[in-house]
Amino acid sequence: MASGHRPVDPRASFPSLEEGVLARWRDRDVFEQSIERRRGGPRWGFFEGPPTANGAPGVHHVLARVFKDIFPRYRSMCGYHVDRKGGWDCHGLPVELAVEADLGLTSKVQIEEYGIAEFNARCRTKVLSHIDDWIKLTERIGYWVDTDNAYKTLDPSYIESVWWALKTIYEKGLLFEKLKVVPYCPRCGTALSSHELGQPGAYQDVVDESAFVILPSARGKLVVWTTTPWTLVSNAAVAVDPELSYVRTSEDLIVAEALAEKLFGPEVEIVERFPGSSLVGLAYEPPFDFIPASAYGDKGHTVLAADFVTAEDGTGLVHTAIAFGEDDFQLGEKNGLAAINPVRGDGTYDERIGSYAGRNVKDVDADLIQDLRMRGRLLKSEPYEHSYPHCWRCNTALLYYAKPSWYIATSQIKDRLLAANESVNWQPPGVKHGRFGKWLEGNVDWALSRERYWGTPLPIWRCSAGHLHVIGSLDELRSLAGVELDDPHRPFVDDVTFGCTQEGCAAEMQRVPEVIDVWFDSGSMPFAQYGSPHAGTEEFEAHFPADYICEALDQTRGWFYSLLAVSTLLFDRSAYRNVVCLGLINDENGQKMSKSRGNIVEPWDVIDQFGADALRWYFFTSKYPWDGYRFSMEALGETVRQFMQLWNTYGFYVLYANANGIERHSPSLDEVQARDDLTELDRWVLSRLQATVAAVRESLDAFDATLGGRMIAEFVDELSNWYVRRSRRRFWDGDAAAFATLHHVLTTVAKLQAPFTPFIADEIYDNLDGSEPSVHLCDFPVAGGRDRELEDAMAVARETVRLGLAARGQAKLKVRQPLHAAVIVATGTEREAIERLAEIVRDELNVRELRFVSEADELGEVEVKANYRTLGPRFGKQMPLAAAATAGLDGRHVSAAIRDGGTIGINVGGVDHTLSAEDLLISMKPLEGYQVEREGQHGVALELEIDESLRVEGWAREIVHAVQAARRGADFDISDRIDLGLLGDEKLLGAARTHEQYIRGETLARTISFGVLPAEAVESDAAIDGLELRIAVRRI
RNA sequence: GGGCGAUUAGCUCAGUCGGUUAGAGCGCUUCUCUGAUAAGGAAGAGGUCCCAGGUUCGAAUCCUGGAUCGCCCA
Repeated sequence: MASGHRPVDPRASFPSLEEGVLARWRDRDVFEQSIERRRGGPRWGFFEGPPTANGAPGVHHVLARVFKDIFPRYRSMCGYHVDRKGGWDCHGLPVELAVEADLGLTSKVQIEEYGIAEFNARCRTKVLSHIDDWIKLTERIGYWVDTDNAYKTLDPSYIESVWWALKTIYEKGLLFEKLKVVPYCPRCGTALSSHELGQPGAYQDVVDESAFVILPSARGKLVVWTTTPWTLVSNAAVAVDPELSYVRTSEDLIVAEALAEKLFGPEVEIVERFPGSSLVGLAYEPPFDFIPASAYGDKGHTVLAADFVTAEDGTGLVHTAIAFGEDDFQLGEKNGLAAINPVRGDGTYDERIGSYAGRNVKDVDADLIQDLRMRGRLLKSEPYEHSYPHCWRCNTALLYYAKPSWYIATSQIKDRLLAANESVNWQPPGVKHGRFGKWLEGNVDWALSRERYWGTPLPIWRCSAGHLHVIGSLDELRSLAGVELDDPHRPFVDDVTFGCTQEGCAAEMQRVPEVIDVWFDSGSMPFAQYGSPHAGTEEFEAHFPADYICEALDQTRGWFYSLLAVSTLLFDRSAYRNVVCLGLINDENGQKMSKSRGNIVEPWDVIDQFGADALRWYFFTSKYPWDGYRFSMEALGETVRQFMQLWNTYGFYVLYANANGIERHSPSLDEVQARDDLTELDRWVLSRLQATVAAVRESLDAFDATLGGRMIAEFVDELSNWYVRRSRRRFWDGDAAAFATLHHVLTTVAKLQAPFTPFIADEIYDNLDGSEPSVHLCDFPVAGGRDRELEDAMAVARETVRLGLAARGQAKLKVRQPLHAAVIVATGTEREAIERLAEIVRDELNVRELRFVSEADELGEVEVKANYRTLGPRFGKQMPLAAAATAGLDGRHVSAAIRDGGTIGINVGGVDHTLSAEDLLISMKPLEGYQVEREGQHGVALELEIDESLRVEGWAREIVHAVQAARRGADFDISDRIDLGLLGDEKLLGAARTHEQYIRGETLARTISFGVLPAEAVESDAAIDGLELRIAVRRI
């Protein structure tokens, strides 16, 4: 037993089995070994996109993490050296918000009163508050990643690398400050990030008073429309679409032609019609004269051409206030207009707005409209309902507002970004030139700075004269300021000052207050994770660029972009070669999982019930991951059933291998193939295995886990439901070739399965072979030669069996009842195939003989149909006529003519056409009164006559069946020998006498007594064809 | 408001270049097989291929418009 296999529990609990495997991995250092042993092999690089550990991991994190696991695991088995350094994203607004909530703070002022040092200290704790959960789950789902040496974006060495990157970008002239229009909360005194705008409740439907304003000009009165009257005080220009047609009405009002009727009614009188381009350059009188045209520049208070103007709503002429809208701002930049912002940080007008100064801009809308009306400058005003963003914290309506911000000029390297993207293999491929490519095409400069606290401080120092110095390392800061910073975060770094580095400038340099966008942190991870270039540069260079990264699809504008942008800025190449995008996980109704819906599935619940492998297998094989999932516990249940097939096949092998003293060492393919006692079935399953190995390799090489997994599942089904089922007797009999074959096949399947379901694969491997400490230290199987002819032959045989069983079903004849013959339509290679495998076909169909006919028409009538695929293009509109003419042909005649290599003539619309074999589809027609099952040109007919000999043999098989049931009922072991007694109908006893040898062999009966039942036996009753039988079995 | 994706049997999904009667698995009904199996085999029920137009001899497939859901952006 020492060399045998551990018994396999057919109802094993996978979760507890997995815990056992995890313990074994720990004991045997398997993860470390899987890297160590491949040292010196070719490198295969993987980058971990850092998750934030300030919340508990959800099932969507499991999705990402198992996909991050499978390909590195596979590559390791293929001999690559695959380091997997973990990482944590530590900075950013979500952490700050969580801490604010904990502390009950609601504004930046309060944070500063509370103290930045203490606030950031709390962020530091908070951001890693769930790191233990993460590490535990990561290990439990079998994601092999080095969390002991994980990088953290808050580490000084990491921040230093980021500083280096920014200094490098600055030295390339790509880092600068400019105004940017941001959504701004005047109450909180801060801009909101897009993330905050995405908070639930941010966008609300509100009703604002909209105004149609008259702006007199030399060409007539321009009419503009606005839903934010408070911006009219800083109107700088009017935008038109130069391509659009505009009109002047009898009232001298100028609007877009398409909107004239909507605005003025159907009886509007048009006196002039002209393109928008003819208005460009026209000067007009502004709605208010607080700010003179000259203040904006040469083009102040003139009409400008713009591409964002539409004739959908409004007037087709757009009021433009440079500082208060993204479109406005860009138009102003293009035309050299100054972004004058007369609104203070608290949301009130400054002194430039005369009598309105000091008042909150949103409160002034009505007064401004009244002002215009009094001066005859208002055409009309009306309520307008629209979706408008609000501060998610205090519910104040946000203002779009120009503020200074630091940028990276990524738009200047757009061509390089696009070139870098060309080198990337995307999965699914459409993302490359779709979502991601288009995003790159429309690249705008990277808004880098954030007016926040918990982040990598922007390493820019500035003096009162405006000179800049960008710090690239802590050493540099020390040498300039003489200060040793243990923690480069705010507020400590804020206090560091030094004399201006500009020659001749005596002013002191102070750091600008902003921190940087966390996405720049994560985009810097290729070098920052090793602290390069200040340390670990060799490591960085060895791993760059990554061969593989994987994240959810929402990272196209997140990490996928930041990685590409940072590496292109610094190294002019992509940081990754292959990328797999993952979709979202919805609940069973296709609804997004959310706390408020209460439909969140907790990963631990799934793992405790079904196991990590089940969850992994579900993610890999149920769908293509980028299509998203409809996740439910029920769906997992189905997945487990697939597992059972492999597990039971494995259990079957172990049961009989142990009964036959098979040793644990699994034979290699060469060893198995060298045997001279292999059957056709053995050779078939080995050939199918090679096909599967090749297909799985091909799929995994192409980052397609879904297809690879499905190929394995398909093979396991063939293995269980054909190879094993057809071979059971050989295993009972201890057939060495069968054991060697199945032993090898199962061990190989375990290796194939290893990257997908690492636990069950390792359990199977360990018990079947175990010559390595783990399946994950084995080499991934390499496909050997296939026997295509045999595979094809088996496919034909199985098809024949399928048709034969269908015929039996139609005839309502049990398979246990032997029949004389099956008549099979087959010729050429098909016939040879069936003859080669006749034993199997005969046994499956339980017939004594196979007979062949060459043509379908020998079994019944045939029907001829047109092949639309070939004839469609030829006949075009006449196709229906051609199809009718073809259907009218005599099947028997046509099939005979085609068989002799001839052609068929038809007449369509008075013209003769010649049809060849490929133009015709010949199939068999159902025939009354025969048991023929056909499909296309194949068919199997059964000879239904049952004579005495067949009847008796059928009874004998029924008796065996009944005795087996009795054995099971008596709870005997499969190898127990018995004494058997039969009592009952003489006809059945006669059949049993005739086939006594057979019955004894099948039921392991030492003796059979007829008419007398042995003493101390377990008795049971059976009915066969309505005849009674009493069975007694006694274990010897 | 713009862009992208999805919509096929009760459920999960295939469906190639436009081609005959749209498939598979699960579930359901009936039958069958069974010294591994929660398994296997056969038959059956189950479809407005989201809707409406269009192109075509022929559309689940191509085009246009719309609906619903989701994602990204504004």
